[in-house]
Amino acid sequence: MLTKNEEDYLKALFHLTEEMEEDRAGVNQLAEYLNISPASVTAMLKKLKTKDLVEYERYGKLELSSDGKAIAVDLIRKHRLWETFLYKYLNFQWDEVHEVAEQLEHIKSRKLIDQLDKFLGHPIRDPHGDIIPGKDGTYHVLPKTTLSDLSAGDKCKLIAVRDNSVAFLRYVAEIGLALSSEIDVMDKRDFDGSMEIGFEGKRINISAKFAENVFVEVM
Amino acid sequence: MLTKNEEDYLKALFHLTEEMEEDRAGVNQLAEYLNISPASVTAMLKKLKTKDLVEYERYGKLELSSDGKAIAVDLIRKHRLWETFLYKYLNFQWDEVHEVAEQLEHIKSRKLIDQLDKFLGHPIRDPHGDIIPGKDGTYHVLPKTTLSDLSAGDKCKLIAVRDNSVAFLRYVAEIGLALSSEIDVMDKRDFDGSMEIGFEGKRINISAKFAENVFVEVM
DNA sequence: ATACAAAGTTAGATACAACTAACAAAATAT
DNA sequence: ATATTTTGTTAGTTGTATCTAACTTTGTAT
Repeated sequence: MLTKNEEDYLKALFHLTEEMEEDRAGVNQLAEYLNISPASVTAMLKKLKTKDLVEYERYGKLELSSDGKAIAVDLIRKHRLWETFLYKYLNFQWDEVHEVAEQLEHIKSRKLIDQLDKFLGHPIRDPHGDIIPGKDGTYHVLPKTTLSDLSAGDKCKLIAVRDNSVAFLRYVAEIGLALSSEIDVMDKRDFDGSMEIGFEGKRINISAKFAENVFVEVM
Repeated sequence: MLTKNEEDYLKALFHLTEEMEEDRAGVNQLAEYLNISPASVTAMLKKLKTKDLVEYERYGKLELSSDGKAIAVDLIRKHRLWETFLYKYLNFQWDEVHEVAEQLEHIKSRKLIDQLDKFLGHPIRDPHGDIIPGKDGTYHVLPKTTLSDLSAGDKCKLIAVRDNSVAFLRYVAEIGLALSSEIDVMDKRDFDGSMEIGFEGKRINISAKFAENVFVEVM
């Protein structure tokens, strides 16, 4: 049975190898992502290798084994199911679910998560719009279109957010945006990528960085 | 913020000092209860003392401080609320809830437990019949009558069980007993304390040890 | 009242997961 | 193709939680 720690490494590595556009999975990236020194990462990688959870050679590439990948996907499944529970049944806000789900995802009980899934009615997406992996390990990445890919005149619908930090999510909610919001791109400035968007009669300005963290479906 | 470990020590100490009939709270008892060496217990007690969670002097008495007590009661509250959730909403059996609740009780989120309590409708008792401590730290011990206190001819109702181990709970369920079962004491043998009891038309023999682990309300 | 047993403590070792500092390998740039 | 920068590793230390073995204190029994 894996420790919370080992699980966190696998999840981080999955995030860096499978979920990011370009493959930014090196010892340093992992270290930065986990807020840990590169030396500690090297030590843990050796340990995970003996358990056949990562593929790793000294100074070499860094990847999850298929076992490691399966565990990471399962953690993401648990995380997103718990987020859904907190949001739908325990009155948690969008920006509050992540932190608690980080703890709940490490609870060890097959029955618990199967029954939770059933209780929730086998949901497809979590409160941030991300797809919940299936019991069989099926993992779907979201379509990669972000608001920043669009141009003036385009129309779209908010389907998920990339960044799950409290700061970002609170800002999104404060502006008045939520899952399924319909957005018109009114203007886009080439020099800094900032945009003016309209929704529900409002018109606001957003930075390029903000636009890059909002996943949309073009309409 | 306390670690899972520190919390487990506080809960164990609470169990040994507050919940047991006679005060069996020494370093050795704690060690046995937690399945660790007395030496490790001594080390942890020193640490807990610096945090003002226990009252403890070298070779001296062993007690929780009021802070320590409050934390222990809060853990019991969390434990029993989670047990109730698992039992009522996630189709867990009587004997399955304890193990998972042992993990869930360590999740850190005030809001989580308050909302869970609300979701469950502020339950009074958990699936084993134990009283769930209040948000304000109110802790009620169960009335101490056990089946073994009764004599032939007495009638009673099962209100809780003392032992929460899988082995015991499964045995209770197998026999056909459950919370609120009405029991007639048919016979009691003085030489070994074993009893013959009747309920729902059945008649079975139970050992003194079994009888000591069943809390009842005389009717 | 002393000796013995029980209970509790200390000292020293191990495992884990982190750190810093120094070093080595690989990648890049001139 | 060599120097420089970036990336990754090793060695040695720290803190936590555990252990065993040896020792000390307290309690009990004769």
